Amino acid sequence: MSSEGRGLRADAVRNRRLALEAATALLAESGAPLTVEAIATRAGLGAGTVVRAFGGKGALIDAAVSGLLGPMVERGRDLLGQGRPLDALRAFLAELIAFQSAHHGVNDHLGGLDLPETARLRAELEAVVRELVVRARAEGSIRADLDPGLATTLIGETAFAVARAASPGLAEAYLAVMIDGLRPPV
Amino acid sequence: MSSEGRGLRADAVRNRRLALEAATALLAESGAPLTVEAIATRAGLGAGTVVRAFGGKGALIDAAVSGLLGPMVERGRDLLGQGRPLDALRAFLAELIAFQSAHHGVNDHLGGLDLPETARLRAELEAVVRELVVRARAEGSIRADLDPGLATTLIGETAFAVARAASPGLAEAYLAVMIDGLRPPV
Amino acid sequence: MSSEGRGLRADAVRNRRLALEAATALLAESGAPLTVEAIATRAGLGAGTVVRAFGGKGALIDAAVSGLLGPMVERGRDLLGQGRPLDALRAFLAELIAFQSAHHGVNDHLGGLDLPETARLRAELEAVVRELVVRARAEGSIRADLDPGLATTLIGETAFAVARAASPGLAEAYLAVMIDGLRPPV
Amino acid sequence: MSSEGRGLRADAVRNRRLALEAATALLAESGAPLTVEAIATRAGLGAGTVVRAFGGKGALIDAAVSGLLGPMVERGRDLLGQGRPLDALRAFLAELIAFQSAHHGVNDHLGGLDLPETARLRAELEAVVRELVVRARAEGSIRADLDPGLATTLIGETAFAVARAASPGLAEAYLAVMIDGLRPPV
DNA sequence: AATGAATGAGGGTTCATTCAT
DNA sequence: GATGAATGAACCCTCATTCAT
Repeated sequence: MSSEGRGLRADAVRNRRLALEAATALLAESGAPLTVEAIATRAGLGAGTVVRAFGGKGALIDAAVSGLLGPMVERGRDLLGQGRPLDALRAFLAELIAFQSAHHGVNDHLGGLDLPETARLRAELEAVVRELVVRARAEGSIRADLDPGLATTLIGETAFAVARAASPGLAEAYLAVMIDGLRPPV
Repeated sequence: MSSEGRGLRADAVRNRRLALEAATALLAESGAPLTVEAIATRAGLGAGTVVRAFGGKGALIDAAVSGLLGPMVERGRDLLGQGRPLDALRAFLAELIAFQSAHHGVNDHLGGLDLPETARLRAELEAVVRELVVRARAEGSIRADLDPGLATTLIGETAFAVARAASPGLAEAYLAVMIDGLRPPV
Repeated sequence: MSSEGRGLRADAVRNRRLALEAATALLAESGAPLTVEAIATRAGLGAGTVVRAFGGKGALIDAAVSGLLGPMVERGRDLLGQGRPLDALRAFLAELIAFQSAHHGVNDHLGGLDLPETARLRAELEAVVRELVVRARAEGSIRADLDPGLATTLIGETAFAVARAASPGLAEAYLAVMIDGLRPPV
Repeated sequence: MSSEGRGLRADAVRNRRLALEAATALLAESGAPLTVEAIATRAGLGAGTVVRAFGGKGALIDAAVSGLLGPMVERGRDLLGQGRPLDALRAFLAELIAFQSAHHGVNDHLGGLDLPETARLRAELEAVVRELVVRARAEGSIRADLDPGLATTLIGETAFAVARAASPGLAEAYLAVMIDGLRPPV
């Protein structure tokens, strides 16, 4: 990957990065405006620049959120082949929550925006989780009375909620409870 | 001539109710506009009437969301004294999720709004959950290695996420996994 | 016709009219800006008002230009059945030029605008001219070596150009030359 | 170090030419953007270069349009001394329309631009037409009841309209009708 | 008191011009 | 000197609020 900015001038690449960082930072702040002007100001750029650099506000936000989700998809793919499925799932969720918590709390103002790349990565993330769930279930480490699709949705929704909350110790508590609850009853 | 709230003219009361119902209905529709005009149209009122009835859009939305949370607080208070704490917690979460799912999917467009009453009720809801958690833990039906505050936050964040998702069967899966995960390991 | 404004409040009707008049006036001034703000200022209204009243700048301009063309179409329809075709054509062109000259010089800035009603009326105007041309030709008062379609286009393009120029005496000169030139050579 | 216009470096001359050709080409396309960037892209130059080469977009467009009118003025001057005035006028109009039609349909987006050189050449073109009209009238080949100034304006406005329309056969129809109409009535 | 049209600040976007590379 | 990215003013439009009807 990392093909972005190919052929662009050095300053254009730098400003793309600045705009992305500014957008990512504002995404993390729950009450922040998330307007083009706010992003531009924080990036130290003009308003027109951030629009031109991405072709529109939507594309910029899409890139910012995708930049947060992308590495997680890759990490999930790696974990698919390592260790026992439930352990891999736990490790994956731990990393996902840690990473998301550290980088953003998902700003509220992204209603009505079209984020195709983000949607795609979310779907891929879900696919990874689903695969881990299916394998763990086949192995007998997840209760059989739980539909894999439901379990996937459950994990997806709750993990993101925990990540958004970004409360100290919450991730560990979540993992302990959730992983334990997924196991077959004794 | 009369004090506010009470003593309102009959039509004023009716308009407040119509506006609230319209706002609540729009809150449930994820892609809906949630503008004052949209609320007024659905309520069969004029835009000015809706604003005047509550003093601003923020207050109206606050009232609408509060109207959804309020009964839950009361129900939680009732459950505090009934049955074993973990059973009460499970029942409470089941009702909370069912109620929230049925009434709204939380419209996306409420970023940047100031919702004091909603915040207060959320705090009260959390207090109820905390009390249930503390009692269940004292009784030994929740694992002792879990900080009650963390458990409360965990439940609050995940339960709301599950309610928002409003996926069929998800609530049951959530309750099965979460309640089981909360229990002390065998 | 004249159904516009049905059900609107009196002030809304008045402001629609003010906005239309302002837009029409600016259309007449060749160097004028023709921005929404300019129209609003001339109308003594707010910028948002003129947009809301018509649903967009394009619709406003469309309405303004259509308001100038509409009566001409009606007048042309009336003339279709009166007198000899070439006389009717001359009278029609005279009125069309006089009316257009008096009301506007067609502002330059309407490139890139979508004006469906204007396009429709232009087509109707052309149809009227074509019918007059066909009848006059059948009667032998227009030279037979002239394709009716070409003659229609010729009249349409030149008449509008003459109207735009709005030069004193130009219309009379145009009519004298054009009508005479259309006659069969002796 | 050298006087402007002359003595430009070879590449500067080349870039002026490229920019002019690109602007001329875009002028011909009715729906084209006619932005500095569009011109630069078509010319294979940078946006800054085309601006610098002419000192501004207005000057560039002025030069492009002037480049189309200039040869016509020269051609008109040549025709002034050749043949009978009305024949020369007819030939001149035919060439003018053919040339303008071939080279541009006059892009819509040139509203609000200041084009002094274009205005000067238009005035010169008009002077040529006026001279032809005056001579033809003196000779008796144009009806005496037509004011020469009016006839000039009439010809100028209508000929440009016909050129803009660029419809097949329209020029011939125009010339047949207009020249015939200009002749004294029998 | 309800109405709904007017307001005007603020949003995203475009584009002629400037300027660092 | 050419480049093309940055700039920022100006554009059209939305919408919470106000106010004449």
